[in-house]
Amino acid sequence: MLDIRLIRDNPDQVKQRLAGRSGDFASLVDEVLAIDTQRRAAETERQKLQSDRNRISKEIGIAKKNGQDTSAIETEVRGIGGRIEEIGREADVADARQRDLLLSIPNLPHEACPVGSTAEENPEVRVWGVKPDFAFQPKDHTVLGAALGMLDFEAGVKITGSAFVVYRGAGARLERALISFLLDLHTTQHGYEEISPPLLVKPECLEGTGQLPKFGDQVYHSPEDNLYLIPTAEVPVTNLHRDEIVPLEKLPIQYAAYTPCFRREAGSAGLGTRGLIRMHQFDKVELVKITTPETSMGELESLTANAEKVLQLLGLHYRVIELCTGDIGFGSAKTYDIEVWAPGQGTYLEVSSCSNFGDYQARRMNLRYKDENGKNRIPHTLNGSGTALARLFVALVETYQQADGSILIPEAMRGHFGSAKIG
RNA sequence: GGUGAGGUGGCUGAGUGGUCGAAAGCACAUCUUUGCUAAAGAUGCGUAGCCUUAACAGCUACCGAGGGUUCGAAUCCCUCCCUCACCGCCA
Repeated sequence: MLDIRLIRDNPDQVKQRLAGRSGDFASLVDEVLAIDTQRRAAETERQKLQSDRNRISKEIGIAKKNGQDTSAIETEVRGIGGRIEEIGREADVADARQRDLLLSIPNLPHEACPVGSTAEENPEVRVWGVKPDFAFQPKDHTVLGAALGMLDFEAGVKITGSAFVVYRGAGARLERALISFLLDLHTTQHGYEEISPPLLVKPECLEGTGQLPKFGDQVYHSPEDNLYLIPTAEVPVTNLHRDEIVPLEKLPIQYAAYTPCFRREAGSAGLGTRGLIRMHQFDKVELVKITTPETSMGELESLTANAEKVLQLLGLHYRVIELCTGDIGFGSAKTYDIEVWAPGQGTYLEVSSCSNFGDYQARRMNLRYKDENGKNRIPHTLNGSGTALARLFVALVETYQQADGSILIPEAMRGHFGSAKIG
């Protein structure tokens, strides 16, 4: 969430920065300012009354010790108690309301974030490799997957429902090999610590990373336990340090985590998409960093490069785009998307979204660090997929398909997969 | 799931209704002194909010969480959560 002091001191600047986003947040800013004034007035009044009560109660104690009668003074202070309760309730209501409002205001896009209103205005940052040439008509991964007994969409529907899939045989093995390839790369080459977190989290975790309260309809929820299935490993992993003060020496913190991800995709237009492109459950290796504010933009570049390395090693053609202010995520200040080429689809697929959240998430989850002067400061959090699995699977299978319907396994993966070819 | 014990500042640990935000020790920081792989002493050392500010200071809240009793709660009462131990169940 945004710092209330920033909003209080520079309301116009805040509104202007938010104006680049889709949606109107100026009125929310005004509302927060109004409630902030109310809240502080009530708070000040409450504290003054409490101070009075403390002072008088102390006097009563002393008087009683001296054997004096205190009934008159007790009656007086009883009245103060009533008023404290009344004004205190007002202050608490205003405080809760202010927090709610702050939680529903998105992050300010960074100055460096390109201005634009829709995805069409996202600038292309760089391109790696070229679209592969085929001497035949490349097939779709669903066709290849069915022919080779790797993907069973009917079984997914049978046991759970649409947009769930069963991987089997070489498909299951390839998925598993990809996961360990990604984890090994990031932990041994890029300096990330491997994390295997719980897949169910408390609501405060989702609030910390920004999914709640606004996007509650997108996550699976178990009401009996009040636990949520994670939509991304970003949630449990970033929240490892919720309510903590991290020592400076530990920064930057770098975590890599493989988890399945669960998304309801409520109201999503893409749910009808064929194959693995948009599932309710998919695997992902997520990269998370916690850094000082001074270094976070540099860390975003290295995090993105770490994710790109995956595609380079696998020899998959991709491009990197930067999201404009109108397309950027709720909590993000700056975001790169990595899109891999899928020949069978004839389109680029988003396999990674690398974002710098600035202090937005850290403030929500009360995460701080001690700087060199021993002062508590708010760090920056970043995350990016390194990478999303189902779509990486698609790109790999479609790119390396052969005329006879078999699939070659790229050199870098063979050790993990155990053979050079499927089919 | 059952029974028992317990949750106090970075750590250990006192504190059962009134100058307790909390003794003492450890750790840490600065300074002083003696000196040399250290010792002694002094001072400081939690978090958040409010009010002010050039800065200091001041005030309020926080002793697992939330309620209650009281003029006044770390301390009494209720509910919940968590930790540990043992038992039960179990991949």
